[in-house]
Amino acid sequence: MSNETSFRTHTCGELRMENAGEKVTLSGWLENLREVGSGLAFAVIRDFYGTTQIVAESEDMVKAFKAINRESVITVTGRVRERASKNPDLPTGDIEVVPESMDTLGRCRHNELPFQINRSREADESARLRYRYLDLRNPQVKANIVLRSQVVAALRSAMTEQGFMEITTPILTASSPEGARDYLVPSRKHPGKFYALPQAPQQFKQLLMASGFDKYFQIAPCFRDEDARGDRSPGEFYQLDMEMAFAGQEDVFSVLEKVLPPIFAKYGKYNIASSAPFRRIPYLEAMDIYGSDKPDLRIDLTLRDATQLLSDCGFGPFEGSTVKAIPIEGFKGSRKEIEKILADGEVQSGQKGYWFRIDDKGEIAGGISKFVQPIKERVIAELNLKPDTLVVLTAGDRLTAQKAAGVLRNKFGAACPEHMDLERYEFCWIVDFPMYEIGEESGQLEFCHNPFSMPQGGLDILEKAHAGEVDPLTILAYQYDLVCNGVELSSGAVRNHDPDIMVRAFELVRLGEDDVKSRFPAMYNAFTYGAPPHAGIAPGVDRMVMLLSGEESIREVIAFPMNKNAQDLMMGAPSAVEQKQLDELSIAVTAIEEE
RNA sequence: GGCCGAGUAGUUCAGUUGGUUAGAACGCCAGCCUGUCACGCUGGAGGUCGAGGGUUCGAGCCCCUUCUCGGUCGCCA
Repeated sequence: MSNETSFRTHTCGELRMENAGEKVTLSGWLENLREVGSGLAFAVIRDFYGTTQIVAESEDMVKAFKAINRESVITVTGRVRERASKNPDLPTGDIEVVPESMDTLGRCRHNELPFQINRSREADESARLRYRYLDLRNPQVKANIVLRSQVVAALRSAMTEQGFMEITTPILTASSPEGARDYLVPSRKHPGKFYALPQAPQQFKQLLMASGFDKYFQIAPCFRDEDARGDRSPGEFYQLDMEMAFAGQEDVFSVLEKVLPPIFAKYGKYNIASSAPFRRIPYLEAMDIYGSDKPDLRIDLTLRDATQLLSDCGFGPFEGSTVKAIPIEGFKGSRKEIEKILADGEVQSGQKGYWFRIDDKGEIAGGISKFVQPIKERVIAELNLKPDTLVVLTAGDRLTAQKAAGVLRNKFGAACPEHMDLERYEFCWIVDFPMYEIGEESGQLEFCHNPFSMPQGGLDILEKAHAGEVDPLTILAYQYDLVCNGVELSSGAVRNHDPDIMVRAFELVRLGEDDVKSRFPAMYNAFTYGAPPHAGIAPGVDRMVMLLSGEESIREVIAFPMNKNAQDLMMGAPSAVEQKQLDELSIAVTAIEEE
């Protein structure tokens, strides 16, 4: 057995022709053993940095390698030699190591693994997560975690360069009445009371502003007890959380426009990223033109309003509805392919899509053409349709038609390479979100986003709304989203730092000073002692790495992810605890499901 | 919680109209092979077809229930 200082002289990715003749020691996992004769076998040893071929040339050495299971950790000492047959596909492919000795450092006790390491990405996801430490041995899987580390390091360095200071904020804090479901932690010293894990450091970073810190950031863990999605990890995720004092919307934009494009261009799967300034698209315009508040700008298709044109053309579903049309020039797909995409869209949006086509002679054909035919000239003129164009349509109330069309825009874009410039990162800011909306359940006026955003027009516009001179639904907020390639990376806002404006804003939704005080006591009190105007944003780190790696599932960019049901199959979390622990916490569990 | 899809060997999958002993590839085990590199060749082991119930002479396949996983909608200030 080697002593501690002699585990290796080189890594497994390091040796080249110029090392030929050197005596070296390598340590790593036995990835493969290829026997090509009774006295000749090739072993592949793998560590974090790469793989190197070991050649066993004696019957004893071949036997020694055959005796250990693959994926055992071994150490090999021997001489580097130029290969008789080189492998140009391997960085270490010019050389091999002729072992003089070989020892096992960590024996793999299993000759059958849950899945093959080099094909783990094809394996069942539950098995991958349960044996994540084996899954991560696959260099392709590991690469995403390496990328994540590099991106986080680059973000820290860029933020620091911009004058921001990283400050950590509490993980055990108070439950907040707004937003998502909290993760609660029972207090031992205060029976019946609970800490909550922060959904975001939102209040703390604003309190830092009130404390006189000028530019704050944090790679911040955030906890929300909401159901998962392909692009949303259950339970916990990380944000590049930032806030700046004496700053407004453009100051925040300017920081991220400096920080993000170089990192995306350097670490991304695609090396083209939009440069500053990113496009700013008002929310209402985004919904109108793209049918989404997170438009994928790589797709050049846009929505047209066809309500006037088609709502009374005789086609039932259009009657009395908003009708949105997306013309797609040069679409080559068959009727079957069109209807497949429309069906996919219906699964996602819950709304049917319809279509007709202008053929290359300028005649209307297919789908609902029967209804369009009588007003052909007007349709072609008003939608500005060229020959050889597919038109897909949606209908419903305004928002429904917009959203359904937005889904179809993405699906048809993905299906038409000529309408989607895939290999780039297209950023945009969605700005001017409404401050208020009519809640679907309550039917009453509610905050649209978070209640800490500054209304555009400040106290003045709120007073006018209270006086009935302004419709509250038309009040916009300094509230913005950062979007890249159809992915919402972040929400941010210019904060409302004025307690008076805060109270008036709350009063519009039938709440008052007492509610503000009781819901956000620290922040409200702090602001009464003098707070600077401030603004911030918090781009999601996991989603950023997803975009950069090109992965479809957020679990591919997290070292130890939970499954869709918020379980860590490897650690067995969540788990039952001992009665003694519950007693200490004054918790009575009334129903425990059997394991 | 709703909807959609999946569940068959260690892994990834195939399995016809319901019909003999449920197959393939990879992996594993054994043997052969002196330049392999997804090595090759020969042979072998390996299955409660997610679980429970039903229909049938007969169920991997049809029906019902249920569990698990994934996608999606709700949800995510």
